[in-house]
Amino acid sequence: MWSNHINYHCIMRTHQLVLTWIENELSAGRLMVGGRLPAERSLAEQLAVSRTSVREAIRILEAMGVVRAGVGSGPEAGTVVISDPTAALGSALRLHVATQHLPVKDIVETRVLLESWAVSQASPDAPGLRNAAALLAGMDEPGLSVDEFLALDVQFHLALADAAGNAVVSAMMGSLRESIQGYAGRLTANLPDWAATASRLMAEHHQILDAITAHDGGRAAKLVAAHIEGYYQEAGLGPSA
Amino acid sequence: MWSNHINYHCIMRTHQLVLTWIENELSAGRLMVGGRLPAERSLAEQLAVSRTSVREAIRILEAMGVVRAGVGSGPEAGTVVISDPTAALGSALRLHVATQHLPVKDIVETRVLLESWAVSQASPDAPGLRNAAALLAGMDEPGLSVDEFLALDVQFHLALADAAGNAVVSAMMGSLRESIQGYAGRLTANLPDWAATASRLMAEHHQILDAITAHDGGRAAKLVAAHIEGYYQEAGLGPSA
DNA sequence: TAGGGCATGTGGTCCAACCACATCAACTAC
DNA sequence: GTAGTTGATGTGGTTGGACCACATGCCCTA
Repeated sequence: MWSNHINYHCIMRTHQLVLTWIENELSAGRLMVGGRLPAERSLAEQLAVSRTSVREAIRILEAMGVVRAGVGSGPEAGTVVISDPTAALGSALRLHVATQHLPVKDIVETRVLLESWAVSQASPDAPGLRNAAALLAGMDEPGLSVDEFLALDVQFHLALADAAGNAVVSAMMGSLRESIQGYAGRLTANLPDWAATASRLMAEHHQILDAITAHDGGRAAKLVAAHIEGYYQEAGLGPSA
Repeated sequence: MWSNHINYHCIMRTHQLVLTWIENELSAGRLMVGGRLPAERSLAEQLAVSRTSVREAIRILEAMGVVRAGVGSGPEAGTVVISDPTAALGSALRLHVATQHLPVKDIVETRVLLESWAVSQASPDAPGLRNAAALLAGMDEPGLSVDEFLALDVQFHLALADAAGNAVVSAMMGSLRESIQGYAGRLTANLPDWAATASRLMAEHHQILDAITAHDGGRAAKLVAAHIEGYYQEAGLGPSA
């Protein structure tokens, strides 16, 4: 698609020219996270293109989680560079799931693969693990609604993924989660006895954390795989797809 | 009816409205891969928005690999639904590498993880493997230029990833490749003796394929990991990042 | 000095053109 | 009758200009 390399001798659409310019600014370090792009009108004049084309490029970067656009004046305004890879990967995966060219089964399988690897690599003293333990404590609180429990569950698993210290794996895990979030939420309605399921999930969570703390990455990986696959099978993924 | 006004300022920007509409059409099965979106002007009228907003939405979908836009008339023209998850993931990863928030080291590590898993899962009679063998034969041809060799190498590794039959893993592998393609190409210049390296790579390729054919997924995975890590270390990734 | 109100600059949206391109049908020349 | 040309049609691609809502900050007034 957009070649990283020389496009100068190729004809390219105007918004791709803008895109290439911005990407070069990023690569060269002249634009950094937290920095701001020139105003749309100004950038259009600089690159001798229309504001429309600049906007199309910015819209793409926004969808990719590379910039955030804000109206008005002040620190929250303007187009500022951020870095949210999960947003891009998540939207893309969700859209392709919608086209039914990415089976949910493959997404779950990939999630098992990545999360198993993450916990197998996690060091017991990784900074994120303390966070994970705190989340577990929060999930033990009585009187939590299903939605509250699931929200904490998502955060717990993301904390596990972060513990491996690989930003790409963390981003992919987050996007996989996001892409099937609606799907997983619907599955919950299939569960015959939510209280029983929740208590089983919590027991498994503690086992996983214990295995990591005990430096037993292999066991942690197996537990995570069983944990995830068990949930989806109980909720009815298995037979349908 | 409520004025557009209130709607898009309180709920979502207009191009997101278009995006949502299209995503719903996809989920509902009214739009499928190979199908065509209404013409931009027509869609704008349908949704009571400007053509500009429709175009911004289509630009995003195009960047996500969900749609391909073609000018003129005939079968190649118009905006048709495709499914190229690799494009989206690859562009996103590349951009975030440019912001230096995704270390190349993590990308290589993730690639090792995914590709190792893929070959460990690959069945010896997977359809893609015959293709992989043919690519290897092509790479044995004498007189191949470095670039030709590397192009075949990319295809070989992607064929390996496809052999596991997981579309998500295949897409992610392709995108990881794409995101560091420029980087890897530059590394080649660091190699002291290309001919020696190429022959070593080929020997390892054959070993990997043999392990898969022998149903020894575990050995294949180990070989792949060593193959990839060895290349990047020889080319100088290790010390720099 | 404290307050209101306008000047400025941002992104968000829309419109009305025009261009380049590709196909197809009608028309013309042979 | 056939072959070639030519224009009509419809597609996305691009542009400039206009207006809006919003947020800040200065300036002027009470």
